[in-house]
Amino acid sequence: MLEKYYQPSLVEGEIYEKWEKEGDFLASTSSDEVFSIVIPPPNVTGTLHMGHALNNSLQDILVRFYRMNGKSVLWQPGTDHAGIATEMVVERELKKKNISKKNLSRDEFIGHVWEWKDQSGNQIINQLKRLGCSCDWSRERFTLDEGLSRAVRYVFVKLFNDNLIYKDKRLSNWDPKLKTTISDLEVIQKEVKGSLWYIDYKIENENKVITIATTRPETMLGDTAIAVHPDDFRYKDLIGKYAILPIINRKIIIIADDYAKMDQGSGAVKITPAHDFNDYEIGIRHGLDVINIFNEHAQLNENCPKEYQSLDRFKAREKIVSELEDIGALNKVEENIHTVPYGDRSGEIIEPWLTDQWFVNAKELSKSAIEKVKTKETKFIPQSWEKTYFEWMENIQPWCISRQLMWGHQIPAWYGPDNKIFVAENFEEAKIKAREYYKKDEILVQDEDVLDTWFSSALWPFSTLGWPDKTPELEKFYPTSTLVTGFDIIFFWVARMMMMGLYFTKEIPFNEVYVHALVRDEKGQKMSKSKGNVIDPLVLMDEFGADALRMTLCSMAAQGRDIKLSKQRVEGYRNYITKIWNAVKLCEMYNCSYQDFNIKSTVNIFNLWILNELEICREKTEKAIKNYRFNEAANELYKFTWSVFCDWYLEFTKVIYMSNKEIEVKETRHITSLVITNILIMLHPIMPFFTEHVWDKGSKVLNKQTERISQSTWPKKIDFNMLEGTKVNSLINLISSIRSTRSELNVPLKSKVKINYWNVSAGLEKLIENNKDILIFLTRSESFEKREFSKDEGMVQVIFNDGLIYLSLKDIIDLKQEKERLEKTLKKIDFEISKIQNKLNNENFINNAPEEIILEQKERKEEYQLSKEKISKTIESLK
RNA sequence: GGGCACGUAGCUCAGUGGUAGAGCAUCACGUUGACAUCGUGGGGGUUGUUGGUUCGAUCCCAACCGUGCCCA
Repeated sequence: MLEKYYQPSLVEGEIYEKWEKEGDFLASTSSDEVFSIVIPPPNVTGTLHMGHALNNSLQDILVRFYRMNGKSVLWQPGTDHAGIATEMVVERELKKKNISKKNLSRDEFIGHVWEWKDQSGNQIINQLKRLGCSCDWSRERFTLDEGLSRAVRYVFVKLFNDNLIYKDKRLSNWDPKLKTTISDLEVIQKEVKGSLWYIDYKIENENKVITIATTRPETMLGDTAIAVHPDDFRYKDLIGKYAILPIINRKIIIIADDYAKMDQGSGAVKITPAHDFNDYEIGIRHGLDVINIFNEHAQLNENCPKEYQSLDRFKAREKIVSELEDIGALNKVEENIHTVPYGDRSGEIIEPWLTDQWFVNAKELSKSAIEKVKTKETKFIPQSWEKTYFEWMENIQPWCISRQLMWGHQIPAWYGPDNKIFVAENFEEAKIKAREYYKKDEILVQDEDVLDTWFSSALWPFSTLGWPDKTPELEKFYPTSTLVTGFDIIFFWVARMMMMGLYFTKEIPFNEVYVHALVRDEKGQKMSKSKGNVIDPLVLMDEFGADALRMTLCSMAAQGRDIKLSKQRVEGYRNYITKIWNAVKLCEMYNCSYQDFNIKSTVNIFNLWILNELEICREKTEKAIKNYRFNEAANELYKFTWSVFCDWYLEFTKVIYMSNKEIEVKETRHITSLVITNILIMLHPIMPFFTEHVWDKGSKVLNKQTERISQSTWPKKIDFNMLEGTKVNSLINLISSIRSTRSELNVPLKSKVKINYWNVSAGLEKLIENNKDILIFLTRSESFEKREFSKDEGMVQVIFNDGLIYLSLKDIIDLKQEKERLEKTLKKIDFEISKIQNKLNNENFINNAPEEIILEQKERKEEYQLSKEKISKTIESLK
């Protein structure tokens, strides 16, 4: 027997352990049809947030669905090492113990990181298990595993040898807090309120000034030119002349470049090639000097006047502005809104800084990555995300891959005494190369930097399968079927996996990319810790169970729209679970079970009907999941179980069980068992824990073919003869109409009412006579007889088209009230009729609309006409 | 500034070239042997605005207004 309520917290852990122990999630190779997914590796420092919960719920639904459909399924799990994030976390931990990273050697620090990872790095994995994710954990990988690291080194060397990786001195985004470069994608542009300073630069040998406008006056120490627009008449004469930098009195040239916008500021703009990306380009165009004025802390360096050296960039700004003011070079200051780059990890203002870094020639790699999406070899779902992908790919910049960190894949490049670079997969090979070059052994020093974490993540779909070795797993599961991800990492990850996958395996890494929504709070705001509007999935799971959360996310995962999550929604699906729970309890009470039954022999119309409804639900659900229409799948199942199976079918069966028709009772027990079993199986991908629990506890009533539902097969099409089953819909209509009339007339539920029918079609009459008990039971009436209308009995007409249905309501109903009710209905009907009539009167409609539409409208009109006549007649009789 | 979404019931959202739906909320009635984490029934909509295509537009197209996101 089942308990009163389903209590997820008491059973989920145990169920998951069982699945793992039994090996239910191990990659199977039994079928030639394959379905494989690699998990977007969560950050090893991370904890489960709503985005993960959605992303992984959807993957789990797909994986469980295809597993139940007999495919060879692999869900490849793992985590990435998250260079910057992890290094920050561990640094913070060490600080608590009064250990400073500065005092540690590289090996010592990395030792601490591994220690930390072993202790708390698996938090997110355990949380994914709580969510029910059916990954093959025996294959769990980490981007710093030996195997994956080997892949990284191999890729680096190969790309270097193919001239697709190079070392270059160029501007990159420098994070002065973390003391490392970061890629363009890790920089967030924010609008801030600042000032626009207008500064007068004297023109050389003339008694004139040129006024430039800048948001960063401190960088003037590194100015090497002033740019004006070539068409700007105000400055035409000055082009080619020199201006004098105030304070340091250095000569800089005035150049013409259409980068200068005539209508912005003063139209003249200072050019600092070492500290601005646009200026850097201009510097190259015009052959300007590049003067670096910052050190790694973004303090002014030795290229600046003594009194400025070692001053922080913002302190320097204040000093410069005040000095300009003193010497009268500050023309004016305006308030100004402009964008400032911030590091997404550190939150620090990023400094474009000139350093030696390693770059990937992404432009070259992007070509086939674009091509494969253009030709739909890899499909985006929804398709509209292609645009985002193309937009970025087509404007792709060199990818800066070196990071000045310790945690990560150290760059496999060694330097000789003369700084000659030897790139090799390991030290031994580098030594061999160096020996060939120097003709003797020289001391080699490895590059201190590590690679961007995304560099290793980009290899994830194949490195996790054992590449560069030709493993059976790679053979079987690559290219993967689907990548499930949020749109925010299309650039970070999808694009880079495409590039690397195509270059190294000559194949697309995945056939489809399903891009799901972002989860927001109930007001539609992005969840963030600083806003304090984070809804913690773990808290929701504690309160309502993992399944309720999964069902909620699934039902809201409509394509192309963000999810606004509220607790109430989750509560609603918890109630849904309770509903099924109670349905199973009812089935237990009626001793439902399934043994040796031939479905084709089913005769009872309600049984035929529910089989048909089940079949419709199965088809729709299946199609929805295959098309990534998760919300439709969830809603079909919800509607079928609650509004069809529970609300109607189970109610019908109560009456069948009350009867003495032994054969039909038996049949009903079988069919009920079959349907509830199929419901559970179809719900299993979405609600794995609950369904598994019921599978175990409700064994008696179910048609179990496997010990665990996780191993069961998805329902097949059922072969039966539906024909008679359609009649049930008329009965439902009839019952609803009667209930509605009762309710509208405020007939108390307890008062047993006599129901009369007259002049109904022969088919309906037979149906009524055959199912009188059911009609009486479900309308809470006393009798259901064939009798003519009688005013004396206080008969009231039910709004129903096929024949006349009356309720005898003598002494219960006020006739005046009844007349008003009917008149109100009549008005509605008249309105509908006139609408349809207008349509039918329209010649253009008759001439152009398809025949079946015209016919449909005519039929509708006739139906309304019929109701109208009947109701009018009754109103007449009430006068 | 460029681009992409979105605007449907009080709220959150589905949906379709021909009768606009769900959940929650709300109102009325109800504890009848599965279920009050519930049941039955009701009310609630000029589908953002204005044009266009069409016999017919909530759906397709254009403009506008509003909201959000991405890129510069």
